[in-house]
Amino acid sequence: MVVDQLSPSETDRVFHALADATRRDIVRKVLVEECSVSALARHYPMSFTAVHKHVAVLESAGLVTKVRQGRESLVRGDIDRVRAVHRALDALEQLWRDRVAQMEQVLAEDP
Amino acid sequence: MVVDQLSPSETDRVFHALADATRRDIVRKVLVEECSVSALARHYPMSFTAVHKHVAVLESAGLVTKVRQGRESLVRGDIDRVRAVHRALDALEQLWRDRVAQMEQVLAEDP
DNA sequence: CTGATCTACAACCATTCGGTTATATGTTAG
DNA sequence: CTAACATATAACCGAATGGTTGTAGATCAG
Repeated sequence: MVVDQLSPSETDRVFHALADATRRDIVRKVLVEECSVSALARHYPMSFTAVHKHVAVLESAGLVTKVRQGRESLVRGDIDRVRAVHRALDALEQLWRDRVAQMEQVLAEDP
Repeated sequence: MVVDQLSPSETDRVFHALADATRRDIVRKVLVEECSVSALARHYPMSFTAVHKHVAVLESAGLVTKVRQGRESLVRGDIDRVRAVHRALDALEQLWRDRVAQMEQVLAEDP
């Protein structure tokens, strides 16, 4: 288990990367099966260059990695980054639970 | 339990809203304790207007709600939206688990 | 070898973003 | 009533975003 903590700027990048439907779809695809950039590009109504840029955004967020294989470069999803975002949200939910617990305690103390 | 499914454009907005450290901090604060916009603004090195805009972004993403109380409007975090994002990430992780399960099955079939 | 394919990057463009200042309106305190 | 405070909104600005076209280098197929 990789327990990677995201820095604030990494968190910025990863949420920004996920704030686009095309990029979310790319992540879904490459989590299921690694895929070349041009193979990805065929699925979207935009140029190869646009998809190439989307992959670059995902890569700089750490959500995908690219490995060159011959003339194509294969993109694969990084599940550890997805889990890191997951944990960042867990932290938010924990704040809420702490608050609820505290409110309950105050209510219990003073009837 | 509110099992709210996010539309693609809602998902865009909620991830975009979380892609900024100030906005994430505001969400943390108002999940713990509701807070007026100007009280929030005192915590950040920027104008009231800037913080007001950040709150508007969070509100349009559904991550916070505002309720007017006298001359101030109180901002509170909406934990259900946080949970909805959480579930969106669960869906990504599930793709990964399905893939791993399928790979294991293929390996088991052919020794 | 040659042509097709894939990646990469530069330059450009319209729009959005994240901040500012200024102004108007509503609400409370004294 | 008046002054102080809180919110809201408009106008502006520089930087980043998301797309385009064009060009060039690498690799593979025939």
